[in-house]
Amino acid sequence: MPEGPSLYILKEQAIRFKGKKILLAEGNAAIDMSLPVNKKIIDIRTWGKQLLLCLPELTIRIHMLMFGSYSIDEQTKPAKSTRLHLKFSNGDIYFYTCSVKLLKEDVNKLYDFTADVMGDEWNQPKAIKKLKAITGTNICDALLDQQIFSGVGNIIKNEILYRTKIHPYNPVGAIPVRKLNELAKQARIYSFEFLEWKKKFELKKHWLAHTKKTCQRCNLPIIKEYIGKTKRRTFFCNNCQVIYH
DNA sequence: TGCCATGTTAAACT
DNA sequence: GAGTTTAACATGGC
Repeated sequence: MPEGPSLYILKEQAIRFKGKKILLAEGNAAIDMSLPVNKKIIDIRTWGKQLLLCLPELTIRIHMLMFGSYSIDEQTKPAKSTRLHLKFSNGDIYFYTCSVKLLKEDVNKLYDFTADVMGDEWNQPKAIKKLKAITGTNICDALLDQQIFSGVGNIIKNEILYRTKIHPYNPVGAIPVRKLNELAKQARIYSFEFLEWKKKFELKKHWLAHTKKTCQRCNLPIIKEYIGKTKRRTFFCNNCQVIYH
């Protein structure tokens, strides 16, 4: 469930608990379950792939990692064990196989919200500035850097590189600034498209590079390689995507 | 059926 | 101590 848009959907579904008091907290998460009880959710935010349930002077941070899931208002008790269950007067939310942490620091200090590609405070020039500081980093690693493009995951990485015709082999410094701007712009645009497709359960239908075998543009094969420091699955067209020198 | 993947952290190494 | 590599986590889809 993990890239930014999936968390955006979760936030939309959970927003009904904003302003509500936590009546019960239970589950196998390694946190002090007594701390959130009887506290009110004053805000529900996301920072990239993380959900932030803000209480007064305490934030519950949920990270779905690779296999996390959740449900709201579960009718029948699920077989899987509950990592965290929060009960409110107007319903329940359950989280499974995710990372749960309690943050005591101010989330505005912990997270740079201008890096969240789907956030209201997203600041593209700032992202470009950060890229210019890591010219030697491979672009496919840079896109996955949550401090620069919070919320971008491996699918979005592959799709926006294909869309902007930038070859994943490029180090950041080789790419013209005009193209970096185009890429950063697409990070946000594609994320919101991803969001709409995901809601309609037709996300995969729109993939042009990720898991694909053939390039829609030139009919040549799409290459699959494990690239960069992160060695993540990378799909690209050797013909359409440009290596800059 | 077994492999692999939308991700990150922390331990274990050089 | 730094930087880098590996293991761990754990579910569902193909």
